[in-house]
Amino acid sequence: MSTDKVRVPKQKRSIEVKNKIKTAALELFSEKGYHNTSTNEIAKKAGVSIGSLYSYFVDKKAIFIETLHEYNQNVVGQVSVVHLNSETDMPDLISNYIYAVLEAHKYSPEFHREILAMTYSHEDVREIISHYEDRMIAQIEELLRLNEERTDVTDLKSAAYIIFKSVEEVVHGIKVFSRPCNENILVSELTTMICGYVMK
Amino acid sequence: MSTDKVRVPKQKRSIEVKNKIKTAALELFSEKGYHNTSTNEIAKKAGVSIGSLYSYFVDKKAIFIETLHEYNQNVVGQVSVVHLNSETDMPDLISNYIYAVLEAHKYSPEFHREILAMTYSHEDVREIISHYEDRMIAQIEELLRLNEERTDVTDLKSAAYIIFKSVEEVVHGIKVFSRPCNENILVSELTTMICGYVMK
DNA sequence: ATTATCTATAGATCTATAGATAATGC
DNA sequence: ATTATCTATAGATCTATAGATAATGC
Repeated sequence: MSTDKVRVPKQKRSIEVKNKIKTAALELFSEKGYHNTSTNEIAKKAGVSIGSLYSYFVDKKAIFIETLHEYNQNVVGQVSVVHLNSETDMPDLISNYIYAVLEAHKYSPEFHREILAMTYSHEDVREIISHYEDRMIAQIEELLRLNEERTDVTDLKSAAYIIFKSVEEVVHGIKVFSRPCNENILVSELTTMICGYVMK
Repeated sequence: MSTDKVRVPKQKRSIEVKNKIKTAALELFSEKGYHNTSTNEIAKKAGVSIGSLYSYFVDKKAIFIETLHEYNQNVVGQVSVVHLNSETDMPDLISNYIYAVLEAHKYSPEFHREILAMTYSHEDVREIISHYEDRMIAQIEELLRLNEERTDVTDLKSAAYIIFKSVEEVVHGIKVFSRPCNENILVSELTTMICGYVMK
């Protein structure tokens, strides 16, 4: 009889199988995109049967979501602002933050591109991403609050939002699409703009 | 015998048919997304047979591309910076620009969302969008050049790029996803940030 | 005669399941 | 006994074409 539910791998062997599926999926989604990758292809690349694949994931979407969560935790989740010493002066804090975001986009710009595509087309993916964004924005807001006496900004929440979005989009332009541009100049101009905005 | 090429509609009747297809496509792509819309569905919604559809468009992608071009020309193409009187002072120019971008996103936020999704997943769409973006960025650069004696910025191209991207992304946050936020505050903060950056 | 439209369907996917077979570990 | 894996395929799409039929306008 076949199982009618998704299984949680218990033995060492099956845990590896599930991981192989996720690795293969990440590579294929990055290379060909979600919609041009079939579940059979993922199974093949992982060296696993299609039956095994469907015993660990309800459907194709679930594979993407799990892969996304892992990617977020390992890569994007590493970017943090608040751990930076608040003694550091603002320009350094800002430029450190921008470099951290740039760094996070180096691991797999291709998968990042696919995440963005999915963010715009699938509501459930959008919700997951929003959640991560909100956390980042809250951290930036916190940073502004810690430096309240050094800043002019009144609406910290809006300011944090604008800073986050500006950095995000400029970095995407540089890393996700490899625009012909001077990365260093863009980063320094972006830093200038944001510093000018937040500092007295 | 069937035609083995795409036809250009010549009679009034057929021109209308082609337009009906594009209208139906825009609505369905907006509502359900490109990948969840079938060509049969588009034909059905347009009140036209699938055979007619394929006599005016090589494939599904071509329908999207044509719809996109028309949308760009009618909506996004209307946003212009340089026609603004260069006597106007910078803050007004900037805030007018932001409001123009906001206005452009009012027509069909849903189709705009789908364009973004396609931009990230389809290279040919990305090229079309890049072209429009480059024109916008060039206009902003031109605006900065006209006000060169009033600005501190040295690398006008990078500055224009950063300004464009910041505005774009903040507006997307407001219009494309309807984030719970105060539009007016965000716009005014964004204006403040950009003005502070470009002005002495 | 030319242009336009329609119906019916071939052919190529692709997802997800059923059910048989094999490995693991107590 | 339980957990894991495999093969084979049903069933549901969906794109795009062939070829027949109908409308248009000179």
